[in-house]
Amino acid sequence: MTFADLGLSPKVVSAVADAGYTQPTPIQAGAIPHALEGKDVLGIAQTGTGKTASFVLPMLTRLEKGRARARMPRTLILEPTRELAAQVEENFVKYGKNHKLNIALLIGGVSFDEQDKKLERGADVLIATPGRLLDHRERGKLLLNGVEILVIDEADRMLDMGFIPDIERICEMIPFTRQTLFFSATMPPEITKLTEKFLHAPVRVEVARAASAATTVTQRLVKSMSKPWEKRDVLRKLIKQEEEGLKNAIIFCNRKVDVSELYKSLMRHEFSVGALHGDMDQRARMTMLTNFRDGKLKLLVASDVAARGLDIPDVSHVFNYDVPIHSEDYVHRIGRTGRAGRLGKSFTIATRNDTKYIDAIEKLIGQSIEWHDGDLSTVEESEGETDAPRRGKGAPRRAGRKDEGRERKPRGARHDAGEAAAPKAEADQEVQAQPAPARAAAPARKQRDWSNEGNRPPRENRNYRRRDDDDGDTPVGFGDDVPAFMLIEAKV
DNA sequence: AAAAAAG
Repeated sequence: MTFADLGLSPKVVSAVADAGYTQPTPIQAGAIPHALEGKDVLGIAQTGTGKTASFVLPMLTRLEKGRARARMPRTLILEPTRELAAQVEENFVKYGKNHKLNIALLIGGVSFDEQDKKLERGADVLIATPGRLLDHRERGKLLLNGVEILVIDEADRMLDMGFIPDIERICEMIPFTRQTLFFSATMPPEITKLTEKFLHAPVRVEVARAASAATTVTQRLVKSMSKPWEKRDVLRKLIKQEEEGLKNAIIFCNRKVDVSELYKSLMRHEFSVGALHGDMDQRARMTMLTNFRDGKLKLLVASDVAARGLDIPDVSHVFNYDVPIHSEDYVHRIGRTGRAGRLGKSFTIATRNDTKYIDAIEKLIGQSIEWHDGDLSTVEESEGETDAPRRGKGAPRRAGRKDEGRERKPRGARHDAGEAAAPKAEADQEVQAQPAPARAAAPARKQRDWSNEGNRPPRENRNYRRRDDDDGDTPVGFGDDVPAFMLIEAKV
């Protein structure tokens, strides 16, 4: 079976060959012929099965006839996260290199101007996250009644993220004469309902999970005491111990603040490290991801934004700095390594507070995970409230952090207070605490935007404990060698 | 209990 056998056009077949692919994957072989015939497709497949190409390739073939009109895109692809949307765009560029297609990427966190221009010029392919798409439509810059092909990707994840009402709205804006290609890794009842409502006589293509993670990924649990600096210490030792086979690694944290804290800590310890979470500005997100993919960063500390779908080939290690609370997330996280039949290693740092989550994970994967170096029974907790609520009576509370009631704030106020501003300010102090060489080599800081710092407590009133007080020996400076990724204005 | 997505 070749790509030409599937009925794809010569232009597409040649681009695929140039990309080095010869054999369609099962999802591609199953979906492409039907997609080319104009049928609705319900694809049940995980990422890493070649799912993206299974809609990109037939779409390219079908787009060869016809032309886009201003503000009326011909096709629309919905993705749950910005990075995934950008990744799909890359696929269209790669496989569409023999076509002259206008591609527009509509995602949040970047300016409207360029997106408006692309819409105005007429987009053959529109790739979007739901929020920004609806925003453009409300501004009258976008008409969806010319859409011939609609792709809904990662539907179950959209469900998790509460996007289903948006998806329904969008589906209702598009003529029912369209073709719909619908992909989901799992089929919970809500998703089934959605397919019944919006797909017409779909061809169902289901492929088994790519070789289950269990067979290609070595999984280990690593005991730790529960204080952050203790966990960081465990992690650093683990990284150093694994150094030999460690080509690159993703380190997952459960929370964004922890991503940012761990990132800064690893920076101070001179690891080659980047960070990725949803509160970072979009440029920093992209840069971090690109640098990690290109091997300029060895470690990437990330929230679950990176757990699914991102195509980062050949990650040698996954570290779970936190045990994921949802056991499915564990499977997604460790699935970032051991891809395409390669071997991967995963280490999950576990504290006494995590036992019930570990039990749930072991139940889900149907096997128990080996301890790397003895189990938790040997762990003594340092004095303090490890099992107590995070902020019990005596527990000192840090000013200006962890603003409770964040959820209740109007959305617009979200970025103003708390997490973005406070850690940044704290980071500044640390930078200043560093010796001259590193600063001398750094470029002048761009003028800082103080407009959203109104809610920040005055500098002199803050009494944070320096995070590093117990963080092991703190290295100093970078010398003259400032890595390229540091030169970006990353608000991590 | 947390993440993501609109500004």
